[in-house]
Amino acid sequence: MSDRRRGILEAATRVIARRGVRGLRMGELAAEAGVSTALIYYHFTDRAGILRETLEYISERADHYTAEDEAAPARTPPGDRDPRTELEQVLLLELQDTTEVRENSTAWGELRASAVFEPDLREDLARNTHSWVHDVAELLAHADPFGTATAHAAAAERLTALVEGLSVRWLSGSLPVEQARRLLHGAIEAELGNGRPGAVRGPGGGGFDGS
Amino acid sequence: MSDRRRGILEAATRVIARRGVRGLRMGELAAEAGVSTALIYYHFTDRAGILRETLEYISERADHYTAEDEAAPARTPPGDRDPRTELEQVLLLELQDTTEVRENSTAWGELRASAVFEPDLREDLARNTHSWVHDVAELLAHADPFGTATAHAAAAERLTALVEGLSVRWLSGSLPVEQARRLLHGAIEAELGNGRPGAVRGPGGGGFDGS
DNA sequence: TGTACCTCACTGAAAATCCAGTCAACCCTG
DNA sequence: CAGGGTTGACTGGATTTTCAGTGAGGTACA
Repeated sequence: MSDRRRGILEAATRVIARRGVRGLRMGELAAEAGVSTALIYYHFTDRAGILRETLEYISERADHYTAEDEAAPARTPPGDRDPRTELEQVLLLELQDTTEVRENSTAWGELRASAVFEPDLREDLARNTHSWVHDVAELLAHADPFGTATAHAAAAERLTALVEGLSVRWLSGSLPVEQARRLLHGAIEAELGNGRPGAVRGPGGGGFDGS
Repeated sequence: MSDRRRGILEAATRVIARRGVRGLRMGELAAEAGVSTALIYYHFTDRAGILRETLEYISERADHYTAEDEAAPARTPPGDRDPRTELEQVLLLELQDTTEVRENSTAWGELRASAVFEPDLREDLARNTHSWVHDVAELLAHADPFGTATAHAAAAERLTALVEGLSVRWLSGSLPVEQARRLLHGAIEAELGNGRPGAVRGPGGGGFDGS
C-alpha cells in the first residue's frame, strides 16, 4: 500500500474518532490528510469505499495492540502470567486513555452504532465481535478449567458486551477510565468468583453462534 | 406543551429510531408529523434545537415504561414479587422486542453514541443514567440486604452498562433478544450468587458519582 | 351588532448552504 | 516526453433555513 493511501486511512481514523463515522466529510478528511479532495477520489472509489477500508484498517490495528498498559513499568511476558490476569489484561486493553485506544474504541463504537441503521456493516461487525468473544472464551477456559464451554461462551459474551458498554460511557464522558477499569475488574470477579480457583457459575445463555 | 409540539417530538423520536440522529431530515420529520417543514421552525429554533428537545423527551419517556412484559399474562403486582425477580424484570424491560422498547432503546443508544461527539448532550445523559443506576442499586439493596452500598453501586453500574452493551448488539443484529435476556439473567446470577440469599461479592469500583 | 385590528398556527416557495463526486490541466520524475 | 500523482474549480443534488403571506378566531368599542 502506498504511503498516500495509508496516510489517508490514518487521517480518516482520526477524523472518525473526532466526528464519528456519520460525521466524516470528504473535505475535512482531505484537510486532515493534507491533500485535495480530488486526490482521495484518485486513490479510493467513493466515500463508502473509504469507510469500508478505514474500518477494516481499524479492525486490523485493534488486533495489534501490544499491551501498552501505561501502569506496567516492568512488564511480564504474556505467557508467564496466570490465565486470569491475562484475561483481565486483554479486556482492560480496551479501557486505556491513550490516543490509539481512544481512537480505536471510538471508531469501534461508531461502527456498532452505525450498524443499527446500516445492515451493510453488520457482517464485518459480527465477524470481528465473534472472534473477540471467542478469544475471551478461550482465556476463560484457561482461567477456569472446570467450567463448561457453554458457560465460558456466555461469560465471554457478557464480559465483552460489558466492555463495550463501559467504553461508551467512558467516551461519552459519563465515567472516568479508572472507574471503568475497576468495574470491569469487579465483573471478572463476579464471573470467576473471588478467589483464584473459582468455577464459572450458572448456565447463563445457551451457546449462540452468530453465523 | 402544545399538542403540536408534542406531536413533532413524537414524530422525531420515530424518525430517530428509524434513521438515527444523524439521519434525521427536517423534511422527513415534517412528513412523519404531518405538517410542513416551516411549521417545525415556527415551534422550534432549528435542527439542533429539535434534537436537544427530542432527546430530553426520550430520556423522560424512558422513566415511564410501565413493565409491559408481553410474557406475563397473569401479572404479579410489583410489590408482591421478591426483590430479585423485580430487579430482573426492571432490567429485562429494556430487552423486549416491542415497538415502544425498540424505539426507545434505539433512540437512547443514538443519544449515547452522539454524546461521544457532542458534549452538549452529555449533561442530560449523565443525569438520566445516574438516576437509572441509582434505582437499580436500590433494587440490589433489597435483593441483597447484607451487601455494602458501595458494592451495590458498582454492581448497578455494571448491570446497566451490560444492558446497554447487550442492547446495541441486539439492535445491530448481532444477538437475538432471547439470548440477550438469558445473558442478562446469567449476569444477575453472577452478581448476586446462584442461590436466593447470596451476597454481592467483591469490592468492585468505588462509588463514583457522575456529578 | 358590526367592524377594524390583532395574533396564532400554519404553508408554499425560494434562498442559502452543504457536500459528494468530476474534470481538465499541471507537475514531477524516470 | 509519457504517465502516475495531484490539484483548483466546479457541478448537481440534497437539505436546512428564511420569508412573505393566508385564514381562523379573538377582542375592543362605536
